[in-house]
Amino acid sequence: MLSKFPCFHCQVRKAGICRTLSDEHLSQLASTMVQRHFAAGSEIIHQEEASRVFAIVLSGTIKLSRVLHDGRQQIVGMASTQDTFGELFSKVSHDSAECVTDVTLCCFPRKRFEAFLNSHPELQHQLLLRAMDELDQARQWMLALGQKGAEEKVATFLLWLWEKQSHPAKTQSDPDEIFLVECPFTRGEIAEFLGMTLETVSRQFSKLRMADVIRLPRTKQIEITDLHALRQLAEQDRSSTSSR
Amino acid sequence: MLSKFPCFHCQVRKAGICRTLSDEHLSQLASTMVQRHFAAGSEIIHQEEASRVFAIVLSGTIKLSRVLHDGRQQIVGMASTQDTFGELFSKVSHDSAECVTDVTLCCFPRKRFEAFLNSHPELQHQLLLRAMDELDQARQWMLALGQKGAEEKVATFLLWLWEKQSHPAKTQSDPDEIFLVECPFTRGEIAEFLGMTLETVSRQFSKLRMADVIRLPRTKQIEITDLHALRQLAEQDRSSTSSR
DNA sequence: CGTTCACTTGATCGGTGTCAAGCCGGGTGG
DNA sequence: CCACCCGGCTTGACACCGATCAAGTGAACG
Repeated sequence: MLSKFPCFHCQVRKAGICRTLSDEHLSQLASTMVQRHFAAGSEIIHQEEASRVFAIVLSGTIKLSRVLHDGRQQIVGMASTQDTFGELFSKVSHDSAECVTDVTLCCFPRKRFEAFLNSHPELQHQLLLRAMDELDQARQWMLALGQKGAEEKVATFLLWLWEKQSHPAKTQSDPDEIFLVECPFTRGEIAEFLGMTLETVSRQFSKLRMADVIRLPRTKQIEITDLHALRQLAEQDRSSTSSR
Repeated sequence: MLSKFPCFHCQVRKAGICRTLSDEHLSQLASTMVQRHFAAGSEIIHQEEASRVFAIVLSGTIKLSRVLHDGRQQIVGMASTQDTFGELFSKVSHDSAECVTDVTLCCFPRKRFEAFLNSHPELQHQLLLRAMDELDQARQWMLALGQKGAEEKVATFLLWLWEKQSHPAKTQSDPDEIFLVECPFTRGEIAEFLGMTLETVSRQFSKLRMADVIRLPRTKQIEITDLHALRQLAEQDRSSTSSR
């Protein structure tokens, strides 16, 4: 019976790349699937290591990063629920992947998944859209890394977190509304994300808190109390005589 | 006769995404194609503008960039011969595109191209590989933008230029070989590329020249006289007591 | 109740940005 | 052919942002 196949009750199926597949095709793909769990802090794969699996994230958050010989590290991507993980058509992984929280993955042998892809162009189309979207995000991030100052970077990061969580349709909202954002990252991780040090990140958080733009009710949680101000801070105008 | 269709003598056809198509399919696609020329310095499309064409670059170099309200600008990508240009499946362009040199494009109406894509999965596969490759490059670039210092960035940029030009099979070569690299970019553009100012770029060029790592025979040309040193400079070790 | 790890805050230093001259080379017109 | 001009480049002086080094604080957990 189809009702027994593992994806049947899966939440991700509503929105992940698998949503385009019929029950029949999906159960066919699922026959090679294995669920795996990883603890927070564990490394799933290391830069340059052979890439043998492709996976869909069922829960948790993964950070993708690249390191220099001396240990300097840059986070270059994130994957959380519904996102995919792993590089197709590549013998080795270009990034290291580490779990920010506990993570559950829905893993497929890479070769098998690639073969399946060849016979399912609509799935390949989904992957193309996703790759283009990730490219867009990466480029937006480059703009921040290359051009923005510390305050702007942190404000941009908070907005990015907020946009990732506040599900769509939040385009126009009450100016004084307060938004609670979950932030599973440490200051150090935010720093690696933004190309700065954890001390500078911390200072910027303090500054935002004192300016009543955000509150920090507890670690891992951030309240945005003045979204409008945050948006301005994320892209300050440095052309004319600056305001301070 | 097929011999009359415009791609017949096209050099790009050997390596561009169109190489996977048969003469027949290609001539079918080519029926909607228009060649267009752009002068150096001209803007092909502006950030947020409706994206109506998809194109293959026949000759020249294009820079893709994103700007902040106050004019700060970050180059986020490049396209030269054989690369594609334009965003598919997106109403607007996320980047601005400006010609670094004179450029010739092979343009297709975007919608038409997308439709053609649906019936040609192998072409879509080429685009997926290309998107993943661009994502990889963007992330490598993020590592440089976020973590590297001025000297490392410039060295990295020169290596990147060199790799893009020195056609493959140059893996192992004479340690004292001298490489001539064409650089169509101004100091200002290199700066926008690397997230720094043109003055700092210039200073680093001077430093490399005085260290006999490069020579600058004329504008737009760079000679790499010590590839090994350049590679070391591109990824210095800052962990232990630094060497200077 | 104590240990530990993440975070905060302070003081100092250095790398880059900024502002400001000068230089060089290519193109134009006398 | 030379003089001039202009844009891109180089070089210098200085200021400032953010990295670094160093305590100190707070909260989660055994």
